[in-house]
Amino acid sequence: MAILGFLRDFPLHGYDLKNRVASLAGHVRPIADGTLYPTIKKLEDAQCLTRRTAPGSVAAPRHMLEITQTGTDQLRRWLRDPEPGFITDDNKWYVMLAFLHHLENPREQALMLARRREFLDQPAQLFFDADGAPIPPERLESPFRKGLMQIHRSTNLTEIDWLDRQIAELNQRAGYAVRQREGS
Amino acid sequence: MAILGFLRDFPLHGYDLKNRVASLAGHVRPIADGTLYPTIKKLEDAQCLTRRTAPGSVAAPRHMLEITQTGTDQLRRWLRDPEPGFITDDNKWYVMLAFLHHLENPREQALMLARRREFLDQPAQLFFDADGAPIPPERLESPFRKGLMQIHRSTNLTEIDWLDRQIAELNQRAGYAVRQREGS
DNA sequence: TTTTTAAACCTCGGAGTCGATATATCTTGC
DNA sequence: GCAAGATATATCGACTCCGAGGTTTAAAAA
Repeated sequence: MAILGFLRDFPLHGYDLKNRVASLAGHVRPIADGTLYPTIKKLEDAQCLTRRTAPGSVAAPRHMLEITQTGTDQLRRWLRDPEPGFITDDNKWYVMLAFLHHLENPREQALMLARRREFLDQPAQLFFDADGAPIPPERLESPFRKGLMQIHRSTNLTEIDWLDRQIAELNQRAGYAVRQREGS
Repeated sequence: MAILGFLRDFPLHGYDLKNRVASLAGHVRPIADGTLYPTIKKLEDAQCLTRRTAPGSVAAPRHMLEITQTGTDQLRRWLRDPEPGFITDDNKWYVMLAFLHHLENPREQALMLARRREFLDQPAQLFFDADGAPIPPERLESPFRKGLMQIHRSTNLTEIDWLDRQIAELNQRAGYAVRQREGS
């Protein structure tokens, strides 16, 4: 998803892609060569991208990768109907956010933000005692667990705040677009 | 690591462990049976835990798992010298935080928090233009990318604030412990 | 009485990822 | 003139993890 998402902006070669994906995913989590190049080949076989050999600007020749219409469709499908992990896993959700603008309908964009918002709304119960009863932060003995829950709560509120503002704006824009089409 | 960490608190059976790990890791990311049970067996083979069959309280018999001294040592080793991902990947870092209190030396605890703090200090450059130059948030066209960077920045500051306070407290406690031992 | 449901455990195959290794190209320093 | 290092691409085996399926046990529902 990140590969196709970046290629939507402009053509890139593998080495460049590697660095961009690394900077984005999980914030500087490197992606291995053994992962990247087979994936590129898979996307090429699926006709999601085309390859054009160009002289390397500094060294060995590059394979400039360009996204196709099939690839764009695939990307949109992934964005429109993501696996559950893309909503609940922070790292994956960040990837969603990074490319959500490629979903051009503001209503579809708002829908995704709403799904994330709904997920964040559930109260976090991270730790349980021997009987299975959830332990509230103030009854935790470990200061690290206490901090973990505090940070979790605080960062959730920050994101919820942004999500609400963004959803409102998107819905307004969607409503405006509808009114435009209806000529009212 | 999460398995041994939870078993440090009190003995548990696999099914219970599954739910606890799921609640913690990535906040309600379920862990598959096909991952859990082979891992338990691996830890048992490595003598990190022992198994004692007990009648199931509700249904089928349970295998109560208890951590051994070897397991405790292993857990401490993982906490003391974690793979890089445990500092840079939010999900994994949360697992670190959840069990860091099992590292009993406050100086070692502070050291880990300091490593995380150092990582968070690096300015996040998530997106780059065609020339490879980083794009600051205000020049991003996508509101989602802009929001991503804002949220990232804000949540980082929240965590840094907590880290600093916690590190100071731990160092004070460590210093106090030293003074106690030196009898001054 | 039988069926269903839930608790609890386990295995296997496939998919995905990584680390090591290899190769080609160009620039820079010695 | 040559070695070193960065750029750039690729493959292979090992490892991890998941999902699908299957088993046993007991309680609850039919």
